[in-house]
Amino acid sequence: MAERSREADIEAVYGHVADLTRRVTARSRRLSEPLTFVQHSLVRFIAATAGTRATDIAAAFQLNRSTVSRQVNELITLGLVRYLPHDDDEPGRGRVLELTAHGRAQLDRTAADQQRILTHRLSGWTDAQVAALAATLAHFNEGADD
Amino acid sequence: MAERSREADIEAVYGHVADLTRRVTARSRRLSEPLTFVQHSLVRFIAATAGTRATDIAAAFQLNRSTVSRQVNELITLGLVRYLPHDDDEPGRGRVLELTAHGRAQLDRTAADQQRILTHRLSGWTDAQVAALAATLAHFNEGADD
DNA sequence: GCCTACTGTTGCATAATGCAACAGAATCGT
DNA sequence: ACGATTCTGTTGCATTATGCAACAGTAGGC
Repeated sequence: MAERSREADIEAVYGHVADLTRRVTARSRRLSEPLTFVQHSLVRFIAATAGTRATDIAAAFQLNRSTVSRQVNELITLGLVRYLPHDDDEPGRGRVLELTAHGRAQLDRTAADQQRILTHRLSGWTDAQVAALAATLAHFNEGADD
Repeated sequence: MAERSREADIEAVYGHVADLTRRVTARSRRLSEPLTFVQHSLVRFIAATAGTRATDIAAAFQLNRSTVSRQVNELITLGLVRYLPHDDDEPGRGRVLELTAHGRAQLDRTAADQQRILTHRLSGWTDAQVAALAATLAHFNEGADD
């Protein structure tokens, strides 16, 4: 009995995750100001992870290096990120990326927009429910390297 | 204090949702057998919603009618769905879609694959945790028409 | 110093999507 | 009953995001 309930829950989880993915993807197509979903993701990752190289992003996002190469160069063209000058003392290959001041400003603006939208979406939720949502999603995302 | 914790939780929710969306999207590019993510979504919706027309799918998925038109026609070409014969007694415009037996079989197969993958992913979770995940995602998806 | 491996780039390609215009048909108003 | 309106689905043209394969440059290992 409990086992069948678990199966039903897992099936429901899949459906909800698919619906959520589709909705977020659809919304990201409509709302691409000031950063698109992809741009925001990269900029956020670079901001949060010191010493990021393009190949690190590719690994983290499960994207091809060519995809990230193009996306990073677009961010550079937009003035949002830059390659750090190569530090000869630094071991390893690859060039380290960092946000520019402009990139930081755009990230803050997009993040503020997203925060406002989500705050409104969750306005009927209690603090405990929001905390539970955050914790459950964090747990679900843990170690999720397919 | 509690208010600031709520803000931090909301910010975390956004990050987790973005990570989840990206990972599901990346995985859907890798795993497109027997149905792609898009195909699976449409077939699942048609199976679950009697009387579905292409325009209903467009509304539910927040896609352009042209996109759904092409996708539906591809499913028809693959023998997964078909238009019902037009019922003259039926009011309203548009043509109703239904799954073929082949479509039902492919849906069942993809659903079984997804169920197995997700069951494995959640193997370390208790029944209560899985139920909470399903309930929390359902709650989050409710009324989420951006 | 040469070979290997890593990183990033580029040409060519696919998938998914949207806009605008169009065509056909159902619905509505007179 | 007929014309106008509206809805639905299609199609041409386009963009965005992505991957594969091959390549070039360079760091690291032996």
